Amino acid sequence: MEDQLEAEAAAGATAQRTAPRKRQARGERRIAEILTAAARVLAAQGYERTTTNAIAAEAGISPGSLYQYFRNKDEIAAELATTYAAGLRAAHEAAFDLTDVTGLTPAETIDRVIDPILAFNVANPGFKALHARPDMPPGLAAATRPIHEALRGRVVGLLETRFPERSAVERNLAAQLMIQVVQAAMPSITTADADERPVIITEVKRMLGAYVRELAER
Amino acid sequence: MEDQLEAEAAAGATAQRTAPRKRQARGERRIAEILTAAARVLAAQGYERTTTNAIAAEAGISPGSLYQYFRNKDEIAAELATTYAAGLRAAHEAAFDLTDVTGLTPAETIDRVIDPILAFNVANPGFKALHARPDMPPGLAAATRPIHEALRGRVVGLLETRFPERSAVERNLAAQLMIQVVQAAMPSITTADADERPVIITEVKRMLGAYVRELAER
Amino acid sequence: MEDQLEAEAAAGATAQRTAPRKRQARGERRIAEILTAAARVLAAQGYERTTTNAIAAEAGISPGSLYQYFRNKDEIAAELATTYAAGLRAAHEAAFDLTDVTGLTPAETIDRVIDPILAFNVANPGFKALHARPDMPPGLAAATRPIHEALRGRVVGLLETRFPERSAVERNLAAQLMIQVVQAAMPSITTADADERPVIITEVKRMLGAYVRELAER
Amino acid sequence: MEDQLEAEAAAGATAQRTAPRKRQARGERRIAEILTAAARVLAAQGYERTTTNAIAAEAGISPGSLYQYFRNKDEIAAELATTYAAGLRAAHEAAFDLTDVTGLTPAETIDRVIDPILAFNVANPGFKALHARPDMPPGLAAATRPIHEALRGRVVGLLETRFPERSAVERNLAAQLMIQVVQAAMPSITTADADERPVIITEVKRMLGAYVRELAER
DNA sequence: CATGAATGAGGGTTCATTCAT
DNA sequence: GATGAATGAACCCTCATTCAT
Repeated sequence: MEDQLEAEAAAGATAQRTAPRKRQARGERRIAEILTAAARVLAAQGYERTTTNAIAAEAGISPGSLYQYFRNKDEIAAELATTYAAGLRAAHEAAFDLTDVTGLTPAETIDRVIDPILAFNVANPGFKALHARPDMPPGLAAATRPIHEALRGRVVGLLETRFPERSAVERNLAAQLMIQVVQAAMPSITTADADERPVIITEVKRMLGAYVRELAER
Repeated sequence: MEDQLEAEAAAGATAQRTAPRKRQARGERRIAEILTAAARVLAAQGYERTTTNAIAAEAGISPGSLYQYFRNKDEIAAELATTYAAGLRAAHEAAFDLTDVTGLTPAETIDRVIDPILAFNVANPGFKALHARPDMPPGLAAATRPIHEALRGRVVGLLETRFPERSAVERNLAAQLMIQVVQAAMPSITTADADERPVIITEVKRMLGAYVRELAER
Repeated sequence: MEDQLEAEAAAGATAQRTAPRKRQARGERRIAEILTAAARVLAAQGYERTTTNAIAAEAGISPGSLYQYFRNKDEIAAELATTYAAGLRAAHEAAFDLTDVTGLTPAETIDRVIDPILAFNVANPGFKALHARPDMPPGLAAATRPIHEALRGRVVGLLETRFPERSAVERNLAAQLMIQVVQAAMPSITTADADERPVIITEVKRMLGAYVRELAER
Repeated sequence: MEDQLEAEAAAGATAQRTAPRKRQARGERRIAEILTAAARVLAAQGYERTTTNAIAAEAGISPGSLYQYFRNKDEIAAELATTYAAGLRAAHEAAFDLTDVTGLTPAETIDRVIDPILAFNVANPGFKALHARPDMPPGLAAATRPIHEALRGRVVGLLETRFPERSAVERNLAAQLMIQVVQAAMPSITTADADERPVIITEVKRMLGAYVRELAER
C-alpha cells in the first residue's frame, strides 16, 4: 500500500520534471518518502495536529532535512495535495473514458466513477485530511484546491455528457452534492471492517443512483 | 440568537439539579456564558485553532476562571456538545411527533426532519465545529458523540415507523448516511448567500427524497 | 546602576499611561525588569546574539512570560530604545538649558553636552547595542530611530543657537559627525579602567573643541 | 588554538610556501574565491546574518567544500580580515612614504592618510563588517585585530615623525581616536549619494585637521 | 577534493494549564 | 471564586557543521 502510494507520488513528481538526472534521483525519492510519511501522519492525526517533527520522524530523517525539500509545513501539504489530485485524476481516467460512456447503465456509470475514488481513499489514507472541511487554516485552503477541482471537473464532465438537457448551474450543484456525499461517507467506509465495507458502499451507490434517476426524470 | 442558546444551555444543565442555591445559580450562568463564548470562537476558528484564552476573553473572564468550571479545553467542547445535542433534540421534538407522522407525505416528512436541523445549524454556528470529522483529537471524539446519538436516534426512530419492513441494520445504515449527507452539505448551505441557500436545500431534499423512495421500493 | 536604569525605565513607561492602578503596578515592574535584563544581555552580547531565552533567564522568568509583555524580540528592543531615548533626553535637559547657554565658554558647552551622554552610556551599558550600525536587522533599524532623533535634535538645537550664521545643512552635518565621534569613542571609554577613562574623555573633548572652533572661524 | 589559528591564517595569506604545486595553486585560488564571496555577503548582510551556506552559494561551491579550506565561519572572517589588513597596508604604503612626509602641509598629510582608507572602503564593501564594533562574537574579535593593528601602526608611525615631542601614550591615543572618527563616519560616506559624499569627506577632514592643529599647539 | 544531503541543537513564539494573590 | 501573571513543553524553522558518496 505504501509502495503503491510511493510509486504514485514519485510518478506524479517526476511527471513534471523532464530529465531527472541521477543526482536528483535521491532527492526525488526523499521527497516521495517525506510525502508518504506526511500522508501517514496526516491520516492518523489530521492536519493541525500533524507536526513537522512527526513527519520527519516517520520519514526516518531529522527535522532539519524536511526543509531541504519543502519551505514549510504548508508546502508539504500543498505538494501532497497536488500529488493526490494528479493520482486521483489518473486513476479516474484509467477507469473510464468520459467521452464514451454511452453503453453503460446508470448503475455501471456510478460504479466507474465511485470505485476508483474509493480505492484511492483506501490506498491513500492521508487523502481525506486534505480534502477537507472549510475551517482549514488559511494557507492550506488554497493548497488543497487542486483536489477539489480535479474531482469536480471529472464529475461535471460526466454530467454534461449524460444530462445535456440540464443547466450548467444544476449540473454544478449536482456534482458538488454527489462529491460531498461520497466524501461524507468515506470515513465510515475506510474505518469499517472489510466485511462491512461493501454494505456501506452499496448503500452510498443506491443513494447516488436514486438521485441520478431523479435528475433524469426531473 | 445567543440568548436562545444561552437559555437552552441553562435549561439543559439545570434540569438535573433540583434545588440550585444562588451560588450555583451564578455558576450555572457563568457556565452558560463560557459555552456561548466557546461556541462563537469555535464557529469562527474551528476546534484546533480555538484557544482557551480566546474563549475566556470572549466570555469576558480571566483564563484562570475557565478552569474553575471546566477541567480542560476538551471538557468545554464536550459540555457544549451535550448542550447542542439537547437543544437539537428539543427543536426536533418540537417540530414533529415521531409517533404520529402517518398523515405526512414523504416530502413533508423530510421537511419536518431537515428544517429544524438546518435552522439549528444556522442559529448555532459553533455546532458544526463539534459535529465533525473523525480526525478529531481523541478526547473530543468521545465528547461529541451525544450529538451524533441525538440525531441518529431521531432518524432511526422515524425510519422504524415508516419502514417497519426493513431490518435494523438497514435502517441504521440509512439513517447514518442521510445524516452524513445533510452534514456534508451544511457548509455550503450556511456559507451560501441568502438567495442561493434555498436552491441548495432543495437539492439536498431531492437527494434524500429519491433515496427514501428507493428505500421504500427496495 | 541597574536600579538606576530600572527607575528610569519605569519612569519612562509610566509617564505615558495616565492612571496606573495597582493592578498594573506589578506589570510595570515586570516590564522594567525585563527591559533591564534585556539591557544587560544586549550589553554583553549585542543584538543578534541576544536570545529571548537569555533575556528571560536574566530576568528570572520563563520564556513564555516575556510574551505577556512584548509581542516579540524586536518590540523589546524598540521599547528599550524608546526608554533610552527618553532617559537620555531627560538627562540632557537636566544638564543644561538649550535656550540659555550664552554665558558658557565653548569648552563648558561641550562638557554640558558630552558629560550626560557619557554618564548615560556608562550607567546603561545596553544603550550602545541599540545606538548602532546600519547593518541592523531591518525591524530594529526603525526601533532605534528614537535614540538617534533624540540626540540629533539636541545637538542641532544647540548648534542653531551657537552658530546661527551656519546653514542648516552644515549644522546637520556637524551634529551628525560630532555624535558619531562620541559614539565611536564610547567603547574605549566604557571599557577603559577608571583611571584611563578621564584621559580618553579629555581627548575626545579636545577633538570636539577643535572642531567647533574650526566651525566658528570657518 | 587560537594563536595557532592566527599564525596559520597569516601564513596562508602571505606567499611563504615556495613551491606551490598545482594542487595548492588551485587551493589558493579557491580560497581567494571564497574570501571574495564572503566579502560580498558580509557587505550585504553583516557578519551575524551572513550564512556559510550563502557564502558557499555566492562562491559557486557546495557548503561542504567551504570546510575543506576553513575550519569554521570565524576562520573565514579571520582570514578575510588578514587579507584586508594586508591590502589596506599596501594601499597605504603605495600612497605615501612614512619616512618622508616632510614637505607636506598638514592638510595634505591628512589627505594622504585618509584618501586611501576611503578608497579602500568603497572598493571593499565587506571591510567595514569586519572592522567593527566590540559586540562581535568573541572569536571574531581576535580575528579582526590585524585590521586594527595595520591601521594603528601606520597612523602611529606618522604621528611619530610629525609630533616627536608628544609622548607615546598621547600619540597612541590620538591615533586611535582619529581612526575611530573615520570609521564612525564611514557608513555615512559609503551610503551617501555620489554628490553628497565629498561634502561629508570634507567635513571629516576638517575635524581631523582641527584636531591635529590642536595637537601641534598643545 | 567535491558534493549536497543530513544533522540536531537552538532560536523565537504559542498556549493549555497552574498558582499566588 | 476571580484574577492574570507565570509556566514550560512543544511548535515551526534555521544554520553551522559533518559525512556518505
